[in-house]
Amino acid sequence: MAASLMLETESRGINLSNALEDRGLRRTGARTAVTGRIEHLSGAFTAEQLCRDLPGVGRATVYRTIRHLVDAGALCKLPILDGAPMYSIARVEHHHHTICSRCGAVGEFRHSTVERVMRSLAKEIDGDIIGHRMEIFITCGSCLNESTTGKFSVHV
Amino acid sequence: MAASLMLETESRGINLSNALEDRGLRRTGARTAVTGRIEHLSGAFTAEQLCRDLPGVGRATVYRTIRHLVDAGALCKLPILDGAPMYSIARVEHHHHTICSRCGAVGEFRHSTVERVMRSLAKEIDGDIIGHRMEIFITCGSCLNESTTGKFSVHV
DNA sequence: CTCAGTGCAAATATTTTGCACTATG
DNA sequence: CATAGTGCAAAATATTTGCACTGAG
Repeated sequence: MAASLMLETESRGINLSNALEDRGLRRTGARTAVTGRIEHLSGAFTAEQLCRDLPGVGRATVYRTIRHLVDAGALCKLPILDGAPMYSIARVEHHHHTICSRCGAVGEFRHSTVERVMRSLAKEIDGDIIGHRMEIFITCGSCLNESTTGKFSVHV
Repeated sequence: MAASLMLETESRGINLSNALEDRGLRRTGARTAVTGRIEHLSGAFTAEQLCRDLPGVGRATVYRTIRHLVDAGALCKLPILDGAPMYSIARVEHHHHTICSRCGAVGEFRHSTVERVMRSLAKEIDGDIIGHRMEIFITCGSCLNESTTGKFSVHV
């Protein structure tokens, strides 16, 4: 099976500009603005959020740059059930996400058991496993002390 | 933790009309057309597909009915990374999905180990786990015998 | 200088909403 | 017959594309 596809090493640390250059893309002002902004953000973000933060960069360029970064494996695209997907920097090689349903904070985790589950499922499934995705919806520590209503619907 | 929320029993088998009635919604012609069509379909579908199949039912009604069914827990909403989400009937209580990246076929599976992983993760995570989602991307048995290009991008 | 990259606006895609009309209970 | 539900069209939201212009190499 092709599961090893998911384990390419991304060793150089977090440098989104390099990720683009590695793909043969030019280092332009607009791209530097986008990658710089993403690296400056603490957590996950939406494309629209980035457009708002960077009024000097055209919306199309923001979307195009995000797509390049996702293709390069430098960003993860997280499907949010309602509304626009969120993106987060892929800090570790293969991982899963925690999403706080109140504040939207995204975390990453790895868990070897998840990979073991995959291997045992391979036997039961008719076909080849080519990848998997897992998200854990949480109420994060800081939100537990507040009483806001949910930001995202958590449908599992 | 509130994980038990995910385990409500849906015992009466697959009857989408009943699921709506249970929520105090009227049994109307449009709703019967939508639920009938969904039950008639073999697998997962998109809202737009349903609109196409049911030209006699207004687009808004299709979307509204789908939303009711999702709220009732009778349908699962599967976020597809590119494009519209897909829906599939929730046949078993708590489960996960396999999605064929070529033909889009959606399957369901349960795996007790997944639940065990959740319990062990609960200790590591700062906050309360309120749900989780897991999708396995596969090339299904029938697609293995063909040589089409992928229908969905598989980003993990 | 050349062509990859950009910004803008228009196009596309998806879903929701306002509102007058219809039909269920 | 009251009002939940419907259909339509317009609005809202999210993203992509065409195209003339700009700038990186």
